[in-house]
Amino acid sequence: MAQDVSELAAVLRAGGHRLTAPRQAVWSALGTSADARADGSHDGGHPAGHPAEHLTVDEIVERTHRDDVGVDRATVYRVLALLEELGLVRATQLGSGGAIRWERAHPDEHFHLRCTSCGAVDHHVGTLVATVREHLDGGHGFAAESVELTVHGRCAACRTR
Amino acid sequence: MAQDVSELAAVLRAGGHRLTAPRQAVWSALGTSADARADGSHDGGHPAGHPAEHLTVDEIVERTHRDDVGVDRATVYRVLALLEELGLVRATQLGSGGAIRWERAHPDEHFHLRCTSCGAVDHHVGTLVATVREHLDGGHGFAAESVELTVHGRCAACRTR
DNA sequence: CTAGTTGCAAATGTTTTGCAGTCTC
DNA sequence: GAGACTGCAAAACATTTGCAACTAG
Repeated sequence: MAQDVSELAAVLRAGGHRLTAPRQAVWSALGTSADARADGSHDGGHPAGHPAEHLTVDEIVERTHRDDVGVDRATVYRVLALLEELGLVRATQLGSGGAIRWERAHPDEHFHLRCTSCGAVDHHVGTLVATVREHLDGGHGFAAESVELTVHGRCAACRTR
Repeated sequence: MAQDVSELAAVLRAGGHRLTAPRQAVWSALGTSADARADGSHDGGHPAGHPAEHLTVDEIVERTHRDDVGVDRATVYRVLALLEELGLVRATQLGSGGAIRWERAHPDEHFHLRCTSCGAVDHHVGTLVATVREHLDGGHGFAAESVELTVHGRCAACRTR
């Protein structure tokens, strides 16, 4: 995880920003998100109720309070806005209600599979995003920076029920 | 537009719900969304500041007040929740702040191109969504119902500036 | 030291809920 | 006529902002 912090530090300084404790704490809270699966897998995913890697601001605040003195909610919002601008985190609205959820923006882009039945959200890293980019490069005058792809449907576990 | 209402009526009754004036009004407010472009086009899009087809709840309320007596905000929320459940509308969070935006769920799926510079959102109907579906049919145990794809980047107009 | 950051608290804005009256079927 | 819907008003949440104190560089 030491490498994580240095990545954060580097990007921050490159943009003329400071590396502070709250920023590290928020970054760290989002840090456990390494359970993305390769594109070919098809196991059922976590037993629906586990870690879950899309945190609300509230959850981030809570996590920072476990390890340290804690970071204020307002600061978390400010930090997230900054990190999003720097491309380090990404906001997703999974489902139409409630709060926005945040995750680290992996350099290797991924997409989400959201089960409309049990609500579980699975990460997948794959060629799809690359395909989308290629597709856009031809014809359109649009320069794609990031691609956000969410597929709604029923997961393997729910289908057999 | 008469056909529109009958589609609404049919789906509502099929689900055991009633066809009411407020529901028609909300549906109608979202109805102008027919400016999706074919996948091969690459014009600059509307001059950034026009109709815009992703309405917030506030905008929907306002529109209903223009034609009729108007629908209450709370009712709009309830109607949208119902229509989403029935698959008639779709919620999108374009950009990480502010209110959720709504649009009719076209049977022929489309995706969004959002310019990070001027904020304009373009609709595109194309093969991308179909491609995604095909991709998922192999291997994964996931049954895709709907695909939500948003591409962030710079539009043609902003690139030349 | 100094400007960028933070925490606290208050202001905004958005979405949800309780209930009595209304209207569809 | 009965139960599903609506409007109104009041919560309940989520997010943003002002400002004085703090701190990384």
